[in-house]
Amino acid sequence: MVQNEPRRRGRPRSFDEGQVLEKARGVFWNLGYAATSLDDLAAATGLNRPSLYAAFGDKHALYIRALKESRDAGLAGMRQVFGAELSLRDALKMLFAGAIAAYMKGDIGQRGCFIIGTAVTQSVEDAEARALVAGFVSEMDAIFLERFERAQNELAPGVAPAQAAAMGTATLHTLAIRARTGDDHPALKRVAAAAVDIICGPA
Amino acid sequence: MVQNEPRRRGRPRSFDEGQVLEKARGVFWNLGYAATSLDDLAAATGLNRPSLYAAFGDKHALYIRALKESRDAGLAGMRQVFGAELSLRDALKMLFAGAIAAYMKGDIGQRGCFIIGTAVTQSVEDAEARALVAGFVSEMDAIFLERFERAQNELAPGVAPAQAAAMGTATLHTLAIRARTGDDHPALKRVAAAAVDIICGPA
DNA sequence: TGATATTTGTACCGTTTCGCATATTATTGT
DNA sequence: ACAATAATATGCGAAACGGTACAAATATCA
Repeated sequence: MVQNEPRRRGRPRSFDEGQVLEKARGVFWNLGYAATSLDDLAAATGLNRPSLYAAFGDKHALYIRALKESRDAGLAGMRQVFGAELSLRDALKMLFAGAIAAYMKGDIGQRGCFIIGTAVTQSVEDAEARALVAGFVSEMDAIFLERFERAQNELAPGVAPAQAAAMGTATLHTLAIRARTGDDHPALKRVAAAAVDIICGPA
Repeated sequence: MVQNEPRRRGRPRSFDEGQVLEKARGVFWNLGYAATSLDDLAAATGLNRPSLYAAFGDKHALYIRALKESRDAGLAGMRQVFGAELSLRDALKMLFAGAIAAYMKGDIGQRGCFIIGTAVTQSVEDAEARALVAGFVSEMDAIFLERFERAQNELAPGVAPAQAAAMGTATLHTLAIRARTGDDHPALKRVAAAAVDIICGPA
């Protein structure tokens, strides 16, 4: 049910905010924050700079908003996979396969995870980006931990849930890096399979 | 023994190339490639732009050269630790402790790994940076693999060398990310300890 | 001492950057 | 129809950008 807002007063917008945000994110995703100019964003979205400003504030606010959307989508995807009735092994396989699929997409070429691939670089000087990445990572840890605690009997012998959670997050990190730097699909699948086998024990 | 080059013809340089490279790398490390300006580099090194240009070529060449130096140093460090006569568990502990120490250093604040923290972002548009990171990662894989094959009996039961190598590299990646985004020393040590226990079995 | 070679410092070029001021267009309310 | 409101389009301006030309400085070679 879409909220049918009583039409606003002046000239109506000629764009959809969500679509613009997605296109802007695509540019940031390819180039990183610093290398992206407002002209790049205007060209990609079809908006001119004043419209971008009016809708989102400045370049930095737009970037942070795109990051937040990616964070929410990523964490929601994790929670969905771990909420399904699957064996731990199958859940991990599905989670990593989904991550790989997302990391391999891209108009220009494969580009990994938007957050890991661009916001980590920003994190030394940009406190807002740093806090966002840190929160993203610790949420990932928490989601893995909760799932592993729920299925301790499916963990490889001698593997504690907290240890497995650290490796789960580490696997997503290395996949994000490897996808952005050119690893092909089979190579990424091998990494994911190694993680699954180490966490759950040999198949 | 320093090669005592027969004095070159013209006016002698007023700087040491290695020191300049190190200071330039420090700027790139904090800001990333795109956000670093030639003025930043000139200010940090004490050289003016024409001297930088004459000595290293353009900004990109200087960045790539700094990356290569970090890559060589990092891989050499790994080979050194794995060349020492240590148990696998102790070698891994030492390796991760050394990585954490390097990742926590920084004039401004902790900033992770120079290569992972800055060149991954560049990797979509910059083929040279991408190839360098990819080579760095696959060398890490190979070094881990060689060490694990050499000590299969020290691996946790059911863990294959190739799987352990993927997790070793993944651990360095997640440590690099977490250090750059603010994790404190104890948190990083917990991640490293989890990796060691999973690879070698519980202590 | 004078010619040659190399580095350094200043100053500049053309472009791109972000951000905004202003005018125009499109819609609603009366 | 006309005022009020909001979004769009044009284009400006000051600063920063990467990169270089050129002259001054400092060394060696003959």
